[in-house]
Amino acid sequence: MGSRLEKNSDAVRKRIQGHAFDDEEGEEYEGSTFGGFSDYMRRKKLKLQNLDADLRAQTSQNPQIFRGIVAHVNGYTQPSLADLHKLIVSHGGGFLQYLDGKTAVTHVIASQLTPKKKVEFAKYRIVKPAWIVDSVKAGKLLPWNDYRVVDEGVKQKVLGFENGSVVSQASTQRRGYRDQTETSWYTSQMRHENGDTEEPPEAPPPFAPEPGKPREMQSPVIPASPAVEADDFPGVSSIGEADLLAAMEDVPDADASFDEDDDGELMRPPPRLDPVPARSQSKPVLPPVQSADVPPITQRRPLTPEEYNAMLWQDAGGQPSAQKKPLTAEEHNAILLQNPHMAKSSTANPDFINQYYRESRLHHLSTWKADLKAQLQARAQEKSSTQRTRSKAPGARRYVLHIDFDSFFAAVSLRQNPHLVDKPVVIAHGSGPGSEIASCNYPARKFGVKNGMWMKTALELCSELNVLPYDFKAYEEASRHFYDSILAVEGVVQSISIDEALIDVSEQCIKAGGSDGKGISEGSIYREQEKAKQIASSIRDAVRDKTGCEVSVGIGNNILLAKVALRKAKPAGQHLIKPEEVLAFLGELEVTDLPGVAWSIGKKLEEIGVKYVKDIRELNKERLISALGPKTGQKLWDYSRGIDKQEVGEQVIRKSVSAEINWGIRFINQQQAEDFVQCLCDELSKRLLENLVKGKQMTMKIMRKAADAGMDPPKNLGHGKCDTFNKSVVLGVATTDKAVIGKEAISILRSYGFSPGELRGLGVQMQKLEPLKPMAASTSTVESSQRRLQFKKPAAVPATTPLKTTTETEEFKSSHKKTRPKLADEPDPIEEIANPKKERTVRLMEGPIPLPLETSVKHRP
DNA sequence: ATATCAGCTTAG
DNA sequence: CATCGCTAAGCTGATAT
Ligand SMILES: Nc1ccn([C@H]2C[C@H](O)[C@@H](COP(=O)(O)OP(=O)(O)OP(=O)(O)O)O2)c(=O)n1
Repeated sequence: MGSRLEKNSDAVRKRIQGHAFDDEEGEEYEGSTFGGFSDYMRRKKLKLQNLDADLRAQTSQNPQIFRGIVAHVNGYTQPSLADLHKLIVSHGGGFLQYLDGKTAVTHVIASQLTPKKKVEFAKYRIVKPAWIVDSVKAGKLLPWNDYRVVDEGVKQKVLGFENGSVVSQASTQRRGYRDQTETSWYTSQMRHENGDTEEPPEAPPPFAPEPGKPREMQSPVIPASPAVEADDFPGVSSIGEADLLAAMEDVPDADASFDEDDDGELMRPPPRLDPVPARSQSKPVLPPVQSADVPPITQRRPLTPEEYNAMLWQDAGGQPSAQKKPLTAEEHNAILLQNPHMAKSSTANPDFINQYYRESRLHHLSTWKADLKAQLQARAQEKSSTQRTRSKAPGARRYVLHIDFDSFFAAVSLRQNPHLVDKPVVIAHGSGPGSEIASCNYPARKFGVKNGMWMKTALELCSELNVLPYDFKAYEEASRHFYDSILAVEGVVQSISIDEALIDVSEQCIKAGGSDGKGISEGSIYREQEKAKQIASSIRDAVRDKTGCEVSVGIGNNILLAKVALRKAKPAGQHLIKPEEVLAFLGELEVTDLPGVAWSIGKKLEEIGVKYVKDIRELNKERLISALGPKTGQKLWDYSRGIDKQEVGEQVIRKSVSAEINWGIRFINQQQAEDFVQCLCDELSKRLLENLVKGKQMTMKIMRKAADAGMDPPKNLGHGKCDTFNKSVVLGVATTDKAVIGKEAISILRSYGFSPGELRGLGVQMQKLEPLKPMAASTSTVESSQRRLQFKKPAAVPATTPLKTTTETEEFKSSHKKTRPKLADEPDPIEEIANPKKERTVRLMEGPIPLPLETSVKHRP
């Protein structure tokens, strides 16, 4: 497991140390919070690497078993610090003389640690010197787990240094709060994270640890899946009075006055230390039935909304008080959801999933992308099977166009609001501080507003921002015209997203150049470039005509160059990078301008002195690889030189299907959480069927509120700072069965034993996909009319098969669920699935022979 | 060496 | 008035075989 938003941990740590941090929890995924991680750290690391460089160079014949490891030695050791240092560096490792509490060090080496040191080093892997010695002897890196000094602490789990037993984790945590006395939260938290707490005697692990072996290396004990029956899942119900009262049973006489404000969160007792007895949801063992968790419902008069609000207010604004009982996470949620508006936008609403997916821009983006990809790939398949295989001259010049709408959502919405075109405009759901800006126009960008930014930040940059709502249908329509225009051009097309595509027009261009596309004839190259520009220009005109929106086009000799050229082309322009300009153009870009490089890789590069693309060229490949890994290192080495071998339109088969929701997750009991997981599994099952695949492996994804995060994150109903837990299980046989998937998913969820009120995000994913098997005959042919994103058939490619007519004027289906695209060259029946009920279109995974399929879309009540 | 798993990062 | 923080893929590192 790891900590999502781990960058925020840094922020929190700094705040603890008294540094000023003005950003509320650093919740925004990208942005200013991440800039100044540590000059200090960077310098130190660089210094270390320089000092050790010589030794490393002299001993490069040694097996580099410690590559990637940065060690620090604490206290007296045998062998000595100097010897360990030499051993480590001469075998490829890094060494840090001083520890500053940051993350560069991967391992601390110590023979033993004082309790104080254990606290200080809680977040490191602490290993005995023998690990180094034995590993060198063995000539390979031995598992550090076998040389732990601190035996399996919670904190080490929190940092994700293991993949061990979830049961032990839950147990240890229970130990944490059961052990809680009246001491301050901070003290207990340190102890909690110290990792030297013992196993709770009252909750022994359900297995006997192997002697001498760290427990985390053993198999996790997960309750057998059959423990959950399909019948166990009644539909999600909205919170009833009974639920609320049950969840609130302990509340009324408690003043519930802990400070859970975000600013005061450090003073807040973490919920997991909460002494309220009714917490059997936290038990890792089944069955966590609601009735066992909560006291019987009393006759108490229901609280008025005012009273609830008052309680909530106190909850958020009161002072910490050790004598007062804090609200449990479930109680907090129960109060929160008493507000009907909140309830409607959260898991308390039975229609939440549908409603959420209807409104989520990111869901739409992902769905659109998958649809487009499938359609274009099917189209390519069809083309290649009906046409002579295009003989691509290897080594010939390529001309790639990267075409993209300018501020897509904003541009489309602005057509209805022409009076705002010169004013700063953003697309968002609302004007609240946590509302995310999907797209902003160029006037808004002048203020520094960016896509993905939160409203709060944007308003600070530009107070007179105009907020327009989404219009997903209009985006689909504009996109259809966009793809119609592009597909009318002769070339290989690849979809990047709803508003963005690549087209390889090498063939046309080289033909226009009048050479074989290899020789360096200036005249030919000039004509090729002119041809590319002319194609770009005509595409821009066509899209503008049809949509009233501007697209820009980047042109280059490969995908990378087309992409970076696009940035220069915007807005409303086009730009071609000539071969002789490539190195200069790329060199002046910052590394984060390269595709695939954002804050994380950017930071790693900054640490080794790289800010601009040209700086990458100063490093040898080895250095890049050691800093970034083999693939990434190689890729950046290539990119910095303008090399990108990837072809437009490479066929990629889908490897996973998933459904997740990480917003609006607020449960007040375990049953609700499990019902919701089942709903997600229903959704997943439906998506599997639509894609004509079944899956053999299921992964459950869980986000749980981080211990140091407040109950109410800055973003309304957002997930806030969370820890993430993903666990997969391989099924005996590939399936699409929602009951099977649900059973496994719920089993995993239960095995973690999380308090349902602290869950903030849930998702299910299927992998190891297999195509649903074709079987007997069936009728196909209805589905293409249901496609939402549909463009014209390729005019240049006469279909050899009786395909349904698909026109670009197709009506959108506004039905509850999107339907699937398909392009088939032959109807082919497929295996039937459980509970057929409703017609649905589907797409085949590999050899695309998509067909309509009877599937169930029944939803839980 | 290779496979598997979990976690993280990236893009739109 | 809040708010709709998805999803697929690629990569890394740890560990198992
Ligand atoms: N964090 C983001 C990024 C993008 N989008 C949506 C809205 C955008 O309009 C659309 C296309 O994304 P682009 O990256 O192409 O951005 P724009 O088209 O808005 O602007 P640009 O002119 O930079 O392409 O995807 C989003 O919802 N959230």
